[in-house]
Amino acid sequence: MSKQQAPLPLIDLNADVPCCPPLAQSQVPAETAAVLAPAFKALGDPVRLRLMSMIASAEDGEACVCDLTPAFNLSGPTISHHLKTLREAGLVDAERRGTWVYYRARPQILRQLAALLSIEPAAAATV
Amino acid sequence: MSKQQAPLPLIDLNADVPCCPPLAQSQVPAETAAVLAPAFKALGDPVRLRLMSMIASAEDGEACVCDLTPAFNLSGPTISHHLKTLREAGLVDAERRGTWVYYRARPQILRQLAALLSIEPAAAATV
DNA sequence: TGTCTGATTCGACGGACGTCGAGACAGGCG
DNA sequence: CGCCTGTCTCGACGTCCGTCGAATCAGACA
Repeated sequence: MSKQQAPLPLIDLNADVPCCPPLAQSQVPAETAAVLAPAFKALGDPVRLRLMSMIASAEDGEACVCDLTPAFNLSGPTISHHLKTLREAGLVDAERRGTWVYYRARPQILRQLAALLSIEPAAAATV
Repeated sequence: MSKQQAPLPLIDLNADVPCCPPLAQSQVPAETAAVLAPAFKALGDPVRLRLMSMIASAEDGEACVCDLTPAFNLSGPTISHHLKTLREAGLVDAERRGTWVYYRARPQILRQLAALLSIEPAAAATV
């Protein structure tokens, strides 16, 4: 049941997901886990984590594939595949402008993931 | 190079990892990505995400395997396997007391992951 | 229209992952 | 000591993932 055989063509994290109470505060419901786990999974690869960072920290908030690809010792199709994974996880958006394709981070889901992992200092003090 | 063929028996996230500047603020270095990606990967499974939440939100800060297992329609060995994955990712600690084994969350790495995903409100306003 | 460049899709291969049953290990209790 | 319960390890199986080369699609430009 842990294998995501669900199609989930495009996750709409902004729609119906409650998601927000921190993971350490209340138990994450199975449905929420099923929706958010793919996002963490998408970040669970070093290449995608760097791609996500390069996109999110880009100057104008967007990065061209032509700038992302040469940063790795990987083929173009492989980078394209990782970008598709990030896109299907709802972490980035793609837009074609003329010859080039630009990727842009979606801050909302990033905030949701960060909120899920957040720990109030009081809980940490108990250690 | 994205395939984690590294053994990484036990990640020591608290030791030499800089890790802290948000992902959207400066590019995550390859070395940092290689160390942190497995932690996200460990959270990238619905079962492990729920296990992590059940452990982190437990009453006394710890949860017994005997309480975790019946919450899923999965065999004992499978739950044990997922707990081992969380342990090797540095997300939880295990301790045997008598007959039962108790798992405890490690707040430090959770804070590091949350910090990496954090977005200052200013950046979000640019959308 | 033809051609060139940038990006994606397709098909394939090897390795990793999630799951299980069977067996082994650890500790408590008659 | 022997048995029982709880947990982990070990193989095994089917599926998914990361990677590549080849082919395809999308625009720009002459």
